[in-house]
Amino acid sequence: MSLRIALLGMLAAKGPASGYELAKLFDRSINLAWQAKHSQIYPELGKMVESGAVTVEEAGGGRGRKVYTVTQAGRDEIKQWLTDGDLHRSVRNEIALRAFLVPILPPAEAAAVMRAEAERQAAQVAELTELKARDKPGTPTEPSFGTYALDLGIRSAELIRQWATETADDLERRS
Amino acid sequence: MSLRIALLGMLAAKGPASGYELAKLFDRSINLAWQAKHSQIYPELGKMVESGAVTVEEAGGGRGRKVYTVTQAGRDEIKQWLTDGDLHRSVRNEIALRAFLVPILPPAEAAAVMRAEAERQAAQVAELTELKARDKPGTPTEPSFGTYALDLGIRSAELIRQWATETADDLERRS
DNA sequence: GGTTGCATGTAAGATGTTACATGATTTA
DNA sequence: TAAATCATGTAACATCTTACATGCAACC
Repeated sequence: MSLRIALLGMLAAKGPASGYELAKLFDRSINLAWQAKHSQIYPELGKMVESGAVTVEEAGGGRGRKVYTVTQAGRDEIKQWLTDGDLHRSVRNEIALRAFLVPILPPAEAAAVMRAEAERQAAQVAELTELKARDKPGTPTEPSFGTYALDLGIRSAELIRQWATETADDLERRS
Repeated sequence: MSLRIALLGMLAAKGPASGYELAKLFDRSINLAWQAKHSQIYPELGKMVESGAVTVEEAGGGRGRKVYTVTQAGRDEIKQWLTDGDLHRSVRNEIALRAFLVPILPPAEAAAVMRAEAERQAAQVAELTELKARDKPGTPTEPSFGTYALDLGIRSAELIRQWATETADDLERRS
């Protein structure tokens, strides 16, 4: 379901696009929220055409590209999903899993794991902050697709960095 | 891989347990990090026995329960995974996806979606905070399995609540 | 005797990943 | 002309969810 919504959403926000372009969008902007490979995207677009959420048009370029456009039915689906209070909320987070299991290690080793995590998060914060600066160079107009999500991404990375540092401190105090 | 590690980790931290007990542990403590149904757990435990990461013992109770114990090989696997810098880091987060797509809606509607999200997160913060208070009633001893993860969970929920509120404010200013 | 909780499993289907396969167009 | 990029697809496999299926023990 979510993949379908993600694709529909990108088409609604960015306008008509090919499967190839959508695959690249996943790699770039939306990757903080969702991911998909082209091998999953192409069949999904097929299903969406069948159900009437998008339309296709053949176009030139490459080996014969196909451009997809959202229909009104597709837009309704997005809106429905956005307003539905009851998401899955199933979480599968390897960092949190590590957080869970790390006290199994002797404190000194556990602390080292947390320090390494803090560094990776610091790098992530730097990367996303740069991306944000590059993306909107002083345009106080309307929020572009992805701006709010990017903010959330930066804050989350910063929070994890902070947490990992404090956890490492705590573990070292105990060792 | 992660399911295997999660199971191994729970067995290492909590001691020998049955598949049924592990399934309940997923529902309770570890659910912020990972989830699994019994239908996935039982076969996985079978594979782990085959590969020598755990051992089984038949025991009484219910219809014939089986108790699993981590071996040294299993412990080594956990340690390996914890120290490995290169996790998948693939994220699939429906809240972040919403964050991405919400600017598609007219500002007033988008703001309402964000307010609702903020409320859900506030409830989550309350719930987890209570859980934390209940879990360690003034014991300044060693950090129990899950304490660090619980902290991370509380902070994350609080961050999302804050972000959703600010995003709603911003959207309302624009509408 | 019925419900709830303990306890284990299988099967079908959806979702996601990795690998294989093909071919046109642009650029060095 | 070789490599990179654009472009689409299939197949095999791993992972996860939902539904089906069974049976014992305790309590009411």
